Amino acid sequence: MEATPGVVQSARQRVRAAVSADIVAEARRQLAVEGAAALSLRAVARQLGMASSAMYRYFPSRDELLTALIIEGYDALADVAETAAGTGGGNLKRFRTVCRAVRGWALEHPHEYALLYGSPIPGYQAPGFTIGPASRTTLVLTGIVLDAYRAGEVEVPEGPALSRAMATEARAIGQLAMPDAPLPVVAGALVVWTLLFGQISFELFGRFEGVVQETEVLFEHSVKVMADLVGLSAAGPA
Amino acid sequence: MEATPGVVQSARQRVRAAVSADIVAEARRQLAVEGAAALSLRAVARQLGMASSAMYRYFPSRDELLTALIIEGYDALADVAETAAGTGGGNLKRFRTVCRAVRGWALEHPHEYALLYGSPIPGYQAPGFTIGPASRTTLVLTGIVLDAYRAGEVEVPEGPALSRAMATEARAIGQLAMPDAPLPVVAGALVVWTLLFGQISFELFGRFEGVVQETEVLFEHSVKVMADLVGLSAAGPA
DNA sequence: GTCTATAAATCGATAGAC
DNA sequence: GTCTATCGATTTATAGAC
Repeated sequence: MEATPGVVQSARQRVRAAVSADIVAEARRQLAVEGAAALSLRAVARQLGMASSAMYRYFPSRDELLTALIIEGYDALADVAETAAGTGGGNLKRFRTVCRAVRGWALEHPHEYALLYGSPIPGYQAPGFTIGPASRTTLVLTGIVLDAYRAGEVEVPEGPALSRAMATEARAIGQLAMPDAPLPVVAGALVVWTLLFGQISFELFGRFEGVVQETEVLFEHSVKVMADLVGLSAAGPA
Repeated sequence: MEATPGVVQSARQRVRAAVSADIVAEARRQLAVEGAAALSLRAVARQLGMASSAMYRYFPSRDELLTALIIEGYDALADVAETAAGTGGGNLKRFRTVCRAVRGWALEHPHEYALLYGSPIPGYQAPGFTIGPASRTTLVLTGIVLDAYRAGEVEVPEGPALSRAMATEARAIGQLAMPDAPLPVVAGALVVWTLLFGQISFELFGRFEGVVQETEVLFEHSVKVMADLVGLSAAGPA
């Protein structure tokens, strides 16, 4: 009774994949309205006209659905970042474009951003295989810095000296993300990484309210600081 | 039947204040275990041996309890920061001490930190009077920078030039928090502010997992970068 | 101001018919 | 693989006795 594997069998599988995609899409819609903590399997099922119990054929628990949403979110953000990195211009311009694109995506998808970069959801522990998709966006940024370094466009930043421990840390990370980049550049990239998302999180989570009027102005300034921190500002075409 | 106002009347009020404090304390305990989104009036009442309905005499809704927790959290963090700022040493040392103290408090109270600096709670809007307590910690940091500037210990940072819009922004913020400090110093303080909490949030929310091994090492490095960004590193006693 | 009782919902997850 | 039905639990909030 078993059909030949691969092509023929996949008819049923395609339907299954389609329903599964519908579930994730509806869950994402609800996430955008209600926020991550309020996501419930039943509400998704209700909206889709399914019985709540039918969901469990696709996602064995609410946490698996959350995981799917998280991975989808990471991938969506990474796609945006990669597209932005693919646009023309020098490396400094590409760097800025990616930063702006990441912020833009976050502003358009605040709840999804919060799911990825906000407080952990109580009782939920992201499985290890989310680290891969999560790294993609970061690797876009480090990739640009690495490109610039190899093109001789990076002046090793004049920031604080690296402690021995920090040098060890930077060496390990550099080998993964930025092989053969100088350690101060790697350290700078780490700081830039946290600054970029710190800036976006502050804006999205309302920490600038009553303090900073024009958040975009501050963001643009911060991007300049970021470029400085990795030594990317001085050289190369603007 | 009305007693004289003030002293006598306050006997009943004292009891009320004590119960109210008990409620907040128990809520804070549950917050530390379960997280903010899971906080419920009933659970607090259960643990306190009260009927859930009795809570509404003290807090008209769950949101008011949340507000009380948020203000308490801001105040606790600000107390820690102010104490750290009061310790001896030069301004650079005080700056570093405050940064470490803020991180230390966050690591000890991760859920409270998430309540203050993490994703917004769906359906909850913090009332405007939380901005005051929220500002205290920030003002500790800007106060140190201002002290250092007035003592001639600040070299105006050599970072990127301020755009006209950014200068306007910095001028407005400077008048509130750092009167008579140069605009690049104000801009640097803004970036430092987001970098500090971005760093702490990344650590607490698990974004460094699988990437940075020794988060404290990176934090110490970032603190150096922060001092640089406000021009605080070059002068003054270490 | 505290209690019991209750209303009116929500949820995740499972059992079992079809 | 979808359904009905259900278990067992949760929640916010209110009504009304004392």
